[in-house]
Amino acid sequence: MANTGSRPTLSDVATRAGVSKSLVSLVMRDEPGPSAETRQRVLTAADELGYHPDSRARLLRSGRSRLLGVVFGIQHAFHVDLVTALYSAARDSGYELALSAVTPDRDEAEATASLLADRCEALIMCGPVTPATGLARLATRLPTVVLARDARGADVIRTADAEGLHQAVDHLTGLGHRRIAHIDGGRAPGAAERRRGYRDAMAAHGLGDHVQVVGGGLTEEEGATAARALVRQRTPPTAITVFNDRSATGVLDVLARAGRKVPEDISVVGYDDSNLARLAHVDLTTVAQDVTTMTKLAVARAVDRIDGAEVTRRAQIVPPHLVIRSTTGPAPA
Amino acid sequence: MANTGSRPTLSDVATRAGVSKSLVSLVMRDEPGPSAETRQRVLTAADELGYHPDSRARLLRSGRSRLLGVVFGIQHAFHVDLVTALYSAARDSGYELALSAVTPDRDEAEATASLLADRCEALIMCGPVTPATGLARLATRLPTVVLARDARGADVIRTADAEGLHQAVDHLTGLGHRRIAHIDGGRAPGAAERRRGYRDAMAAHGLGDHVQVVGGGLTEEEGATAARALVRQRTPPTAITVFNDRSATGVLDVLARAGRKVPEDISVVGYDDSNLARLAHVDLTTVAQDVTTMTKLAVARAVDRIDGAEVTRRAQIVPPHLVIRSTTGPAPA
DNA sequence: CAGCAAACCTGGAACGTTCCATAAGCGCAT
DNA sequence: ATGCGCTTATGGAACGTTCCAGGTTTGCTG
Repeated sequence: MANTGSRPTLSDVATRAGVSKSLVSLVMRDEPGPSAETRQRVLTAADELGYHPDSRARLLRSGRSRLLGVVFGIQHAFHVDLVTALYSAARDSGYELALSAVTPDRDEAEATASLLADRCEALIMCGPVTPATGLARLATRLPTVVLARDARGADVIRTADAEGLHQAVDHLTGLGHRRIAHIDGGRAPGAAERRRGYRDAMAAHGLGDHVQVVGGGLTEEEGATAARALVRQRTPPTAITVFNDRSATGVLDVLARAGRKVPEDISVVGYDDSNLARLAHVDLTTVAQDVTTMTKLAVARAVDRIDGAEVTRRAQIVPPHLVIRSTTGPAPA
Repeated sequence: MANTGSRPTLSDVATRAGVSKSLVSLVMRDEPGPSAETRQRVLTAADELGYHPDSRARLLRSGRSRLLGVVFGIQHAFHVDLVTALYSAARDSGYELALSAVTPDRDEAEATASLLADRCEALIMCGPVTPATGLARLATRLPTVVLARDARGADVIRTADAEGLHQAVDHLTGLGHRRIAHIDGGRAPGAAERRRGYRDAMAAHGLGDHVQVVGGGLTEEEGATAARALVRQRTPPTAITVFNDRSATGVLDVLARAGRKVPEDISVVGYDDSNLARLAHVDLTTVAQDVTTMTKLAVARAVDRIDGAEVTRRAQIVPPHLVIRSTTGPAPA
């Protein structure tokens, strides 16, 4: 039973403390049973041996891992914010996170597969690109929560994106803007609803005639391209709402190079309130998604599913709020 | 033996295919032995049951996980680049990555501890803040590679930081600059050597009298504070080298607000060539660390240690190279 | 046709935990 | 004394794999 060479096990601690494996196990897990005195003896024995429980064996036996798998785009500023908040939310619920990143040469399928093998108890997908049917299939294998995007037939936690654009447009009209354009996110998650929100808000302000949607995307480059098109127009807009912060920085760059002062000549509103927007150098007015609430809900939903709880509303929609920084100002006269 | 309810196991597949557990195990691992026909039969049985091997049980038995633990700062643009490259490097060596992020409310110790429990075979620490002694202690438990920083007594893969600042200063003097200041990284990993590189390079160019080091840090805010101090000087520098890209964006912001044109009035050089520097809106001249090489070396070293190979030089130092973008230009007349 | 290797397959013992049923010790009321 | 209940401790069976030491076939050689 004595272990030569490699790491110490429960039995090593047990023999050293002169008790049984089971007793050590109880102490390690802080379960009631062992007396204070024995507990102490076991603890010091474990310490002297440098014992650390083997989580794999532990979970193999217990059938539980208390592990939530998270798929996220590591290059994606907003996902980084989500993961940061997920760590706190998970901790509060007594779970750990297993991260699996999507990178330029590691796609979502690969990231997901590696988590499946790890026996996570549930999956949280940050703004996945996998189609809804694929996500639904996944959900049959494992509780799956889709975060920050919509997907029929899945558990969804997302922002009321249309509402976000309403707030942006309200803010801009309040500043006197009328020619407000929208650079959209193409087929990216959330793009359709943000576009719709923009249109509705414009209509609500009686600015239906000024609606202008320009094809964009989620990268700086795509934002920049769209911005160049807008700048070249005969009567360019005095304000632009952009699909996300990243794309918005591309827009800001084009405006600066074209000699348009922000916000004096033109106002810009981003989306996400990612780290990017908060950079002093960018200081972007943006629609903030409520990351704290969203991640709490996501973890709660995952845990509910794990526990087999009843789930009534599959989609939970969190209101956004506008964060006003320095890229929006009164419409030029 | 038949499994009710939860996920199928080896034995389930075995009974369905009418063979033994062991045989199925061989097929699953693609080991030689089973005939082509049986192999096929097992494979379809597994497929029909939706069988997926349990990696925990697998590694509990085999003692190996083929898992490299990675500790990194998720908010840290440069670490994100490292992780992205690490995924490729690990894949090439037949290993998987287990990520553990450091966030504002999850410190390095916590991130490290969670990996230890996971029985990774080695640890890769991206620019850790843990003191060298702590890292050395860690290394006694588990092969540990320190990436992108120096640490006595540990396996280290890092950039020749002094050399990087030499290149930056060479570039600037070549453009006619003489009053070149350095905003440093305080006690951050690498800061001391970059500072030294700057001093040496200035001296080598006979500019010892113009040496000016301003206390900074690794965030935008710290860069901004330092820049404000520089701008207020009677004869401000015509060029600034900054500890990292993130801090440099803070510097750029202050300069812009102070009405100093970059690079016409003043040049700025960052460090890391992180995503940040490449943003169209920033387009920062910067010292690029060779992420691909560094991560390859880090994985190779980790694998060597795991295999118990002889290690001769514990520190491996990778040369950086300057990436010239739009924040540097000729010294003003 | 015995003998033997090669090719294919199997049973059961690990791996380090947790879980369960049960035992030992002790105080106290009957 | 006996029985009861409480607290504390124990042994051994899982969990789903891999590994090892065989066991059957089969076909070929001498």
